[in-house]
Amino acid sequence: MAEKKNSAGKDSKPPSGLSLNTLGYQLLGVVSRQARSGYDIVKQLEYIRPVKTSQVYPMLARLENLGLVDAEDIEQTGRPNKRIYSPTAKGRQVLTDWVGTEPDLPVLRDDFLTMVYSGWVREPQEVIDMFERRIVYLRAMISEMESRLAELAVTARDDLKNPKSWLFYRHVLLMRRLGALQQEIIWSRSVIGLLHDTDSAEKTTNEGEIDD
Amino acid sequence: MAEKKNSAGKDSKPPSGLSLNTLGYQLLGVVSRQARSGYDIVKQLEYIRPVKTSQVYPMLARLENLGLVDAEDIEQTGRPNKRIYSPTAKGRQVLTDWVGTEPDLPVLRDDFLTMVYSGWVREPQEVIDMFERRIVYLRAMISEMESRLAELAVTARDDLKNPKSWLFYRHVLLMRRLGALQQEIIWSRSVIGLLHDTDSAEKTTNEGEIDD
DNA sequence: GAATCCATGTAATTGGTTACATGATTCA
DNA sequence: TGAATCATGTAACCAATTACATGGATTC
Repeated sequence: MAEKKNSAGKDSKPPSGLSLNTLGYQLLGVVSRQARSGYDIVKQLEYIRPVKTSQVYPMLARLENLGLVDAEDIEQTGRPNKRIYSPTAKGRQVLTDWVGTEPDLPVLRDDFLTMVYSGWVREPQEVIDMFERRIVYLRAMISEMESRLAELAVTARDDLKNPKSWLFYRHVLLMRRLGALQQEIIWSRSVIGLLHDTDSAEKTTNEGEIDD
Repeated sequence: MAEKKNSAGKDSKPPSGLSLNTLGYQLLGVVSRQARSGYDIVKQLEYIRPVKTSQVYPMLARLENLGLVDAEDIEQTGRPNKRIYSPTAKGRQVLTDWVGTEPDLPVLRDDFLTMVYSGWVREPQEVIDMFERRIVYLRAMISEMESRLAELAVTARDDLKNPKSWLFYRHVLLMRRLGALQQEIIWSRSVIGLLHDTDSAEKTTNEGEIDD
């Protein structure tokens, strides 16, 4: 049947037998930045890779079994005990080996775009409304990114110029998301423009001339 | 436990009992543009929403069961017979009702960004190399988008200004992907710039002065 | 003569979401 | 008084990928 393979046709399988999925490497990345509990990891990933506890806890257990992370049990009174995970030397090595390998093709799942795909079934004015609402959402995301960037700038001023600090990459990734959001607003406005043009053009035609 | 709900907190469930997933609406959208076989649908979606035959055929069967699409069997000699799907009136209505509803939050899965997240475990120069390779990939995608846009411009010149034509939205979506790719190249270059700056700054410090 | 195209499907597995279970503490 | 926070997990389900099965026609 020969369905197309991902990752640009190269076989870029890791040479060692152990092969984590992306979530595994992501979790390894989070606890390598800073030791955290499963609960904290979920909160931490909320913006960059939303993930459910029901997926995180089993994966942390698997990483522990593979000897890639260690867990320290913390007894607490008044609230549940917790397990703080940190990477082992092996875990740090596995992560380092993975970073820089050929990544799979990125996948974007966006219902809004799927709706735009079928936008022609709706009236142009209704699609304009869709895009207007989208811009409201995008603007909200932008101001969120901006406040997170502003916060970074005061709490980590010096680290932002040091690419051996993970804060450097936090900054870099926030910049990327901001840029993507701004780009999407520009695009949305251009689509609204196109829809207005053709809309009024049609109206003028229908009012001023007789065609058909 | 109260995990956060998607789609901005509104309950935007369709009023009718029938509720398709995104793939269902996507397939409905494809066959509404033009009647197609499952095989053709998979080819068609290759760029905008990569999908496997093993997922498409069962979903088409489900849509047929729900009375949202009709299938016409075409006998062929020398190659397998095929089933051409087209939307029913009900299917067209369901699609129209869906377009414009509040979409779920978009999700981007990109291993490259997950690697960048942990870029600090590598040497800055190695990360620069990662980004250089990324730019090569992005440029290839850009020229693909550009040639598809150029093709559209000649084959569908008039439809591109008519928002009641699905070709209008094909054009609009291609523009979006092009913009996103260009934006990502700009970002990549800026990151490379930051990495070079701090790289040489460190080197100068180590060569010219004695610290530590 | 090997790979790709056409064409439709099923089975097994992995990835991810929803729902459930528990329970003290803190905030509106 | 009701909701949210902290905290860890399991069970059931839905979504998606990988692998399997079949086979003539066409292209390299």
